[in-house]
Amino acid sequence: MELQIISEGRRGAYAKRRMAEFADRCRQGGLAVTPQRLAIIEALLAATDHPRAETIFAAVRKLHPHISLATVHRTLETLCQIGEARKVTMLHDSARYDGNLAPHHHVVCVRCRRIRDVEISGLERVIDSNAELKGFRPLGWSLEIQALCDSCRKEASDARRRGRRQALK
Amino acid sequence: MELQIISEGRRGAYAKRRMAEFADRCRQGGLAVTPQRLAIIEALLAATDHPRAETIFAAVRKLHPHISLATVHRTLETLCQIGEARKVTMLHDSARYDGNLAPHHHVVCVRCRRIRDVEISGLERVIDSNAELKGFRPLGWSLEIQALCDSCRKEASDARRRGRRQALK
DNA sequence: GCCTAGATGATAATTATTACCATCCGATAC
DNA sequence: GTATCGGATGGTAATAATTATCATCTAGGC
Ligand SMILES: [Mn+2]
Ligand SMILES: [Mn+2]
Ligand SMILES: [Zn+2]
Ligand SMILES: [Zn+2]
Repeated sequence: MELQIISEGRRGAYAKRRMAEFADRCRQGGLAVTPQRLAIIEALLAATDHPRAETIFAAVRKLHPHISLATVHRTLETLCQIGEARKVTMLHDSARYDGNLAPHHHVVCVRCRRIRDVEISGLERVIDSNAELKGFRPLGWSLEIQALCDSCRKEASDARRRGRRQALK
Repeated sequence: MELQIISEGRRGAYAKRRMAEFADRCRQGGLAVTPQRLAIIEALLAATDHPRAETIFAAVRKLHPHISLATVHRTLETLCQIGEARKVTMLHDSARYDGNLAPHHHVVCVRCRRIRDVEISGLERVIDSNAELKGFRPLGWSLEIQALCDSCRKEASDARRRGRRQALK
């Protein structure tokens, strides 16, 4: 198994393609195509550093000095919902502590943030501290598996059912 | 490669062993052994749910009604520093967005939070959506590699050098 | 062009975390 | 055991990130 940092080289072409599709994707998702949304997705696609909302805000502001920080927060969230962006981790709202020092991994429910330990036999070997990661010296690693826990899955499907009934009325 | 949720079964024995070593570990790290620290590490070792500071606070409060939430925050941070606890992810201070929808992984500098994309050929196969994860339905996954970036490594070693010189004066 | 649901900007509110500082107490030396 | 002192704690203020609220605006359908 080989491991390497993805170069920023071909990112321009990718961004261009994504921008071309973006307006349609919005309409498919039932969203209006606003100048703010265009500016925000453009800034996000131009960035390779996994920016925070504040960073996107600063970038977008140069062309749209009237944009509000709240709009940037809202829009980034919306983009994640329609699958045009993602978060690096969904565990960003509060620090979660772990007393288990043994190397292991985690499943995280995307809805209720429940976390359970996961063991993956063999994954320890995938990386070692000598791994080739230009510019970084690895110290540790852990896989985050995004998932839906059973109780959230149940709640979600119940809600969908209620929604449909509501819609039919 | 096999993948499964770690059972909570043997956690009791582990916790007991860690508690036995804890006082010595504190002294080794130059920390006083206070009732608050004992209560907090005990609560953390008893938990299997990767609690937030607030949750530990609630648990500890039952026996130490006078403990302060600030102490819990501080102590959990301290425990991480001496290696008696860890965070599930260190990217919890603000949401980091990613416009790259292709499945990939991340190196994160533990000091400056710089994030770069990483490709690991072959890791896609490790998990698939049918993976056996009792109670969870997997949706996606991504490896977080904790690391120290070159510029932080330089700064850190410079600081260490300055510190030593200072100490010699 | 007109209408309306949804989007935005400005700002207040909320939540998590850290800073501050007076007081306290665990560890060390006597 | 007692004195001493630097680090630890509690209470609270301050900060930072995010979300809520609401009046106003506008994209998209007619
Ligand atoms: Mn864990
Ligand atoms: Mn990425
Ligand atoms: Zn859940
Ligand atoms: Zn760094």
